Amino acid sequence: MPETTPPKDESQLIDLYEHPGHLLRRAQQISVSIFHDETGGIITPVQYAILRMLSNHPGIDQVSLSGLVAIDTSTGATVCARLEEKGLLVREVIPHNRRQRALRITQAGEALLEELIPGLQRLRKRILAPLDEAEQEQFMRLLDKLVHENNPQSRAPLARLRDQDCQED
Amino acid sequence: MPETTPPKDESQLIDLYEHPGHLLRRAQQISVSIFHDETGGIITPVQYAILRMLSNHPGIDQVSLSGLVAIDTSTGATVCARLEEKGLLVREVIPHNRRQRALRITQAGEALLEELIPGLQRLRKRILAPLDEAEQEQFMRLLDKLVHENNPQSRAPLARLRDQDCQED
DNA sequence: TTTTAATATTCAGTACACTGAATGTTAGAA
DNA sequence: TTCTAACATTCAGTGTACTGAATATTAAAA
Repeated sequence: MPETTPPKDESQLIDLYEHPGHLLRRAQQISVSIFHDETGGIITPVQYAILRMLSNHPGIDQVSLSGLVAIDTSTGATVCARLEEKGLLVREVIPHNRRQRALRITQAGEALLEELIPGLQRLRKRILAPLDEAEQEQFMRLLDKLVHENNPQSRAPLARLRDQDCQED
Repeated sequence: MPETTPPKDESQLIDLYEHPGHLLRRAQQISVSIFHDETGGIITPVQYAILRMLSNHPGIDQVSLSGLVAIDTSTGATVCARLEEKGLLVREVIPHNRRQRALRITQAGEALLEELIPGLQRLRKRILAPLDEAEQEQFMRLLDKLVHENNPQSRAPLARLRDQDCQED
């Protein structure tokens, strides 16, 4: 029996362009680039994620918020510090637990989220534009499945809220 | 006529977890994490990409190589500098064109690429593990399509080689 | 109560990833 | 030939994203 196809496991590794990781890096790179294009560079994707999530969970602490956005707590702290500098959120120490800092989005922050909506709709369309409607749905479904089931694999996994933190979503 | 479903364009933007960009960031984050787990932290994903591509294009210059990996030239330069420090590649000025630096992978670099193969095979399997075989193929196909057709959208797009640089792939 | 463990935040260090500008080099136009 | 435009590389600056450690605070165990 003649082997017509080359051994697949190896060919997939020699060509960089067939590595899932490489394609995911490129896709993210493209997504960030379009984000900046559509939002005019006022804010970054991660800053937006923090702000959007904070808007739904007022009074949350930095660790819980970082968990919801799925970034490291040290990264989350620096992102929040920048957003505070821009006047988009405030951080205040909680009196009865001075370890934590309660975060609240400001009016300027809420206004910015509103402003960004049209640009983010265009962003979504531009990213997915190469795919037809059925493919778009399928892609998002598979990507979501991949991320959710691999969640514990990353060092900063998505961490849902515990009971005492806020109202549950 | 009652509107049973909420307006989709808006609900997709309020929930962060339905943003394609957010999912792509998470997917990349997971991919990088598994990469480090499987390679023991000797090398980073981008360093691997540079080295792998260099192995196929000996004597290439930094700008062309950065283009093939689709990263910014300034980023490419720092990555190459680190790889040179580790003894995985060498950079030498081309006599008849002193602007460029010809890059060459070292024996240690080639040996490392060989070493990494089993880990990278496991990496590929682990990333795609949540999907069944048909879904894996579909996901890779859609991701590839998305990246290729959006290529010019990013600031550091994939740049294929020009004639004089090397032998064409 | 004192000690210990857990927790929230911050800091130092490394590495991508980009922007915009500077430097040096080469090739083409005036 | 001189000037200019294109080019390769590097540098300064900002921002994610992680690791590992330090600090401060709280809760639990001895």
